[in-house]
Amino acid sequence: MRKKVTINDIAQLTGVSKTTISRFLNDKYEGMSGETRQRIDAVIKELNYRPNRQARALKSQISSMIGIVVVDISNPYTSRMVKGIMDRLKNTQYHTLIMDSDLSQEREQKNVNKLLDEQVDGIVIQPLGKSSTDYQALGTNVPVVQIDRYVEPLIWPAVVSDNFVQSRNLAKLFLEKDYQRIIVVSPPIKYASPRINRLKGLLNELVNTDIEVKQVITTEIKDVVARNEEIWEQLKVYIKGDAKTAIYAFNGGLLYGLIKIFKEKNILIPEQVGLVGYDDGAFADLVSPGITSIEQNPVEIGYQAADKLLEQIEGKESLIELTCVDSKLNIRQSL
Amino acid sequence: MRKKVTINDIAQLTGVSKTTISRFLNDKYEGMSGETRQRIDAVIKELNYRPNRQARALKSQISSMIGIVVVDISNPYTSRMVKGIMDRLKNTQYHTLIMDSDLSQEREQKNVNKLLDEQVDGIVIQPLGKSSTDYQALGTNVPVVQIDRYVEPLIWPAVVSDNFVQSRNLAKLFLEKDYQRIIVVSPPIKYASPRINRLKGLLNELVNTDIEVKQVITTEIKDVVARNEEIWEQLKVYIKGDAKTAIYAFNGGLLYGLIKIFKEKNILIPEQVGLVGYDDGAFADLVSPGITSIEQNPVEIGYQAADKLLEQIEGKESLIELTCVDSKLNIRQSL
DNA sequence: TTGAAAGCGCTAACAA
DNA sequence: TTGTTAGCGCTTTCAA
Repeated sequence: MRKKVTINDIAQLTGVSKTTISRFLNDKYEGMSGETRQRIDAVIKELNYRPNRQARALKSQISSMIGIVVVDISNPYTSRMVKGIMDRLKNTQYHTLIMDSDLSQEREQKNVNKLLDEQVDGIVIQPLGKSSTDYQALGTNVPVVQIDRYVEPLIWPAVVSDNFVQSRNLAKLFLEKDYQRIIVVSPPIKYASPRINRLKGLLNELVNTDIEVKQVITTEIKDVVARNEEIWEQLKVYIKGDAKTAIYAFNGGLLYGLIKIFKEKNILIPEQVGLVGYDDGAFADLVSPGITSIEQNPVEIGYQAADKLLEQIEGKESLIELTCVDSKLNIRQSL
Repeated sequence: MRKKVTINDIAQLTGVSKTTISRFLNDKYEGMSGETRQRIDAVIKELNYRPNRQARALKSQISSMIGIVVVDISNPYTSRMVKGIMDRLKNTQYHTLIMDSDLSQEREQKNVNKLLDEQVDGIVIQPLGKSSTDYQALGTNVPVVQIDRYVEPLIWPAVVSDNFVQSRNLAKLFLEKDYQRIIVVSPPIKYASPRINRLKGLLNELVNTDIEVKQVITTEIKDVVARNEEIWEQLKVYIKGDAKTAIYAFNGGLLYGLIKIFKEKNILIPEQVGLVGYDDGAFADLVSPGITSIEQNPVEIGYQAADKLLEQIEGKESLIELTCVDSKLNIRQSL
């Protein structure tokens, strides 16, 4: 591991001061002789010199790093949001420092602090907390954008899916098809804004009807396809044919888990039970019958979040608002 | 955005020198009076001081950052490898700077250079290149581990799936079931080590038989489910019933794309054609019939890569070798 | 057209 | 038990 070339080496070899080299590096050519410029250029290429970003960052107070805090990077929905962010950042000076909270609020706190320690220029976060007051460290010290989830009171912009609207659309379908009982299958709803809004959208449409809405609450799932047993135990009491029933899975892992369960138990969809849900993996049309599902647009969420963050970093006034990105309701044969 | 607290502020307020503060920060308490220690502790907590990592890194020449370069972060297989790495790193001092090459070798080069500019302490790379000579910048300047793919000559350790072995197992299945023609569906094989080894494993077993092996080469796919048209055009000539034929998809996106095609075209599996492949999403048993598939263990690849990288960083002698992580052949009903 | 010098926030050798 | 000082690699003000 040979010694790293520094700005001093270049200065010495070219016979100019490091100030001049620095100017060169920062494209400040006004009043620099063409000859000097060429000589510097030659030596830099010769030695394959690349400026040390840490030193630059320390002095300039610009790290060129953006922190991303996600709940679980192995979730395909999440990794596509991240892709969107990175895609938008690829032609800027910014890199992404990605932290995975692995569904733990404690880790999330640590992650936020670590990012601040690294002097990131901005943070994109998919928050696990219950309230924005849980994020004292963030405060208004650094530009922040929330994705997928948001915490209130809303002190940073948020880019999320149109959960309320699509859930209402789904409710209309339930009505059309004369379902009498809807079973929502979801991890704990209380503190996760998308789930809250999905439930609200559903209930908003079904209030004043005699459709029964039940909840089956699972643990937070980490698997791409949720494990069976836990869910089935709670669910089976509702699959009895006494009322026309549809299951509504609040995320892809659960939806796929349910498909698997029903396949194993030989329960026919939609004859014995209807099945719909969020389709994080875009696989809902591979099975037979195709599953009516809501497909979000995580890449677009990433795009918009990155744009908003860059605006903030560049000091533009940007509104602290909730931006909803359209999802798509794919009607198939499972209702 | 109030001014950041620095080590100097803490020194002033406690009335000791910043050396002492530095010692405190680095847990060097030998010969520090309990009183001083407590006072420092109090002031740090009071001001909520957190050391600037950039400054620390600059001085200590340890960035505590590990770079990860992946081909496409939105691929579920990839994001699970990343998860494995992060999981292993979570109780260390290291953070992950993740770069997405988006299937472009040009971007990959830039990514590597950017990581070096950031003075990362090590790099995990899923290489896109054709040869390790394509990575001059890396050389032996920094600890490197390859994942999923590897480039030769092997100058850095690599952790990959047991592609050859599982492909051979699949070939044995083809033999057992008397298939006469195998169609490999894959993006370009020539420079991607996993694909090369899968093909080799297959051919190794089928040599000296009269089984015909054909290739349908697609463009590199970026979608979780590959698009239909392109593949079908090439494929349809082989689905004619003149020879018992099986399709072997070399990655999950293609496998899912094929399932979709056959569903749309009403082609029966396994009656009209057999279908097997790599299952990056773990969805192959959701469809009917269940698809015989190879499921890799990307998280484990991540674990082992992280371990090997940490070893190198800590200066332990580690062998430059190829490590194969077991995948699982799930035999279902599609052959 | 170029350079000297100070300093970003921290660490560590050496001194006291 | 603690402090002085130099310096990591760069940027930038001010001067020449």
